[in-house]
Amino acid sequence: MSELAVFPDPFEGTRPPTRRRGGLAEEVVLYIREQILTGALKPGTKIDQEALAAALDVSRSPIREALVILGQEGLLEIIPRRGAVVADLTPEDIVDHYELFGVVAGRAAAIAATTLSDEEINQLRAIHERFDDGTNDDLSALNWAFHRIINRTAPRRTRWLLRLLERSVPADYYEFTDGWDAQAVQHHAAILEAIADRDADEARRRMEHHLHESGVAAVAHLERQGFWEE
Amino acid sequence: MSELAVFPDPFEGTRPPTRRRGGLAEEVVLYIREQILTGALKPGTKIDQEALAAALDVSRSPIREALVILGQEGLLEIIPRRGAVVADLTPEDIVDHYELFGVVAGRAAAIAATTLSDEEINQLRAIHERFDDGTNDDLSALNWAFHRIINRTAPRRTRWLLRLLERSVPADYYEFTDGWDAQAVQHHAAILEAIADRDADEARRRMEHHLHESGVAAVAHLERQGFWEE
DNA sequence: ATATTTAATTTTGTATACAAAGGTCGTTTG
DNA sequence: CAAACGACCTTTGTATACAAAATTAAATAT
Repeated sequence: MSELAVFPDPFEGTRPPTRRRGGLAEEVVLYIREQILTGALKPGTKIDQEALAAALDVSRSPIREALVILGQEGLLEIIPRRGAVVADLTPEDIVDHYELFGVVAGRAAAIAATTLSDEEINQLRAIHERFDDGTNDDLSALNWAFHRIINRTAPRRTRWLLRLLERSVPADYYEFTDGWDAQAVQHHAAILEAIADRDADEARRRMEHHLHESGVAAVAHLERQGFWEE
Repeated sequence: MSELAVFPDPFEGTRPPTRRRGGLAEEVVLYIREQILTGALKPGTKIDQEALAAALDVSRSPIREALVILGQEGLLEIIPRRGAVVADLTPEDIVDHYELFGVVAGRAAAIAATTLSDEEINQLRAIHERFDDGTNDDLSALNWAFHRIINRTAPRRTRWLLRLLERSVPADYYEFTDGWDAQAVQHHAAILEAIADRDADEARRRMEHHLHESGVAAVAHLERQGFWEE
């Protein structure tokens, strides 16, 4: 059971998780969620359990568990005794979702401003600089690492809600396209500054602003992709 | 299929919903949630699907769907291939949860301050006055109606999140005991004033404060009930 | 006696089977 | 011809059956 020794990791435990095998239901969730968030499944479409089970070559048991999960996330509307329907997802919904993310992430940022150690703030700065200096790595991973450091000192339930909100929205599909990364760098700089200044209110405001703009960018991206066409 | 005619309703469509029949899974959810929130099921307790199914006289199918839902709510920890365990629920978790509710309800209050019609603000005031004047009705229903008017103008996803946060926390179990209602009246008055003044920021702050205090009250109540005993 | 493997048992995850509610379409009736 | 009724078909919800992983217990070795 020995593992290959590995060199020190510059991310120091703040890397996006490699997905842990759950079960078939989890795979079904990922599949349907992707279908919805890419626009392949349009709002109002009814989900036929049997057909989906046949298509994915599983039984209805994991299908049903997946539908329940997606119903809780608000991506499907579950109507008892008459099935699951893809929920509406208008530009307003997207912006609303990102702004909700904003108020929760803003809370986390406010907490971070008062609780992060100087050491952790330095980590944050280091990641931000790698993000900034153009010459770089996987922007998406660096972005993730930045927010991770801020969010991980938040109390448990806040972290839970952040994870929930993170899942049920387009993210990887639009991030860091069309110069959005340039905007994000500026936002991150402003957030970092407020946290380093220990200014909780300002950190919160700037994080809310960051996520509001993210929402606007996401909508713009989806519109360009023809998400709301025909 | 005729319904009995009924007199005009003073609540004008702002009454707590009478629960609509879903299915067995929903009943199981309600049962387990109550067990957890009343302290009958202690954190760390493993849920035996077969035993629970036998106890409630249903099969494992609705049980499993219920566990998935409660897992999404964060009340259970679902560990793949080894079952569901009652999640920790410390005083910090409760306060955290209420404060999360606060930032979301605060957002709703800020929106309400700019979007409610004068007519709706009058409704709000009317409900508040009935809440205030001691001589009254069902405090819990009036409280619900008050928040309902504020929340219903919020965008769809915000309303979704409010409903989610509302469910997974002790509420009926502690509300309006020990003079909490006196505090709540004052908070409501302050919130109403800010909304009537169209002061979004102040409405938000006061709503956040209201829910923070609610959390503190909930913890105090649970402590008196011996929720964290032995 | 303690630790480690291995066999037995329990428990989860998935598939299938059955019952009942919902939907459809043709027929009937006003 | 439109509305209403009813038989048929489809789809959901629940129960049961089966397979595989995990836990427990037993047995062997150190």
